Amino acid sequence: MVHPATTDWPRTVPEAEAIQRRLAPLADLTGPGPAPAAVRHVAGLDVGYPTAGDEVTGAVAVLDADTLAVVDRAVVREPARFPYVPGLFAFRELPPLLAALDRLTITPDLLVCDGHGLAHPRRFGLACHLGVLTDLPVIGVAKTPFTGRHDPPGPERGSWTPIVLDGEVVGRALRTRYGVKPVYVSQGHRIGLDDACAHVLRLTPAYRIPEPIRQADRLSRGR
DNA sequence: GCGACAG
DNA sequence: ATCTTGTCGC
Repeated sequence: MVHPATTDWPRTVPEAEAIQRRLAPLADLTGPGPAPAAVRHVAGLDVGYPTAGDEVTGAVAVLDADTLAVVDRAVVREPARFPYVPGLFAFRELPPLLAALDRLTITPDLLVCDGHGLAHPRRFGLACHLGVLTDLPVIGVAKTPFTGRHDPPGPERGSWTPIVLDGEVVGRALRTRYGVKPVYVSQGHRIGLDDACAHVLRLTPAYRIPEPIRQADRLSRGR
């Protein structure tokens, strides 16, 4: 079943960009964000690309915020509904992700998705779009920079530098492990940058990538 | 015009 | 994203 929010999906670049410009003002980029103690379940979201044909696999893993144990999961594989166009990422990955979210037993208190949020040419990346459609707190965590400029952060875990776009801070390059390439964090919806980074660090005890996203990535590959 | 471009 | 072996380093 197709998610209600994606029944009227754009088919062209101009249509998709218009939707981003229209929805961008609806993203809450400051929070206050959920109180740390109120976050019991954190969901990681990722999309995989199975095999031949233009298919996408949306995966969501829900983790206990304290133990980081997986307590719920959902995977949806379906035909892609939009081509890959940098900047219009959400129109390709949102449909399978929303479908997977619908199949969850638990409603997460916080979403962490693979991709940028505010750090986007029109300041409305996947994390923002996901937040506006679900009205859940969302943090965007990308593995490579996309737009804006930044200096490399210090080598220590927890050190960071701002990502600046047109004179505005739109995210941070955040070191999650000593000496390892940083991840790129930006606001999605209903949370500020400070809180977003604090959550990301707390959710990344062992590897470079936050545990919720790692688990979702595994799921999207059928593991 | 040419290159770069989240996953 | 995905196609893919070994190899350097802690």
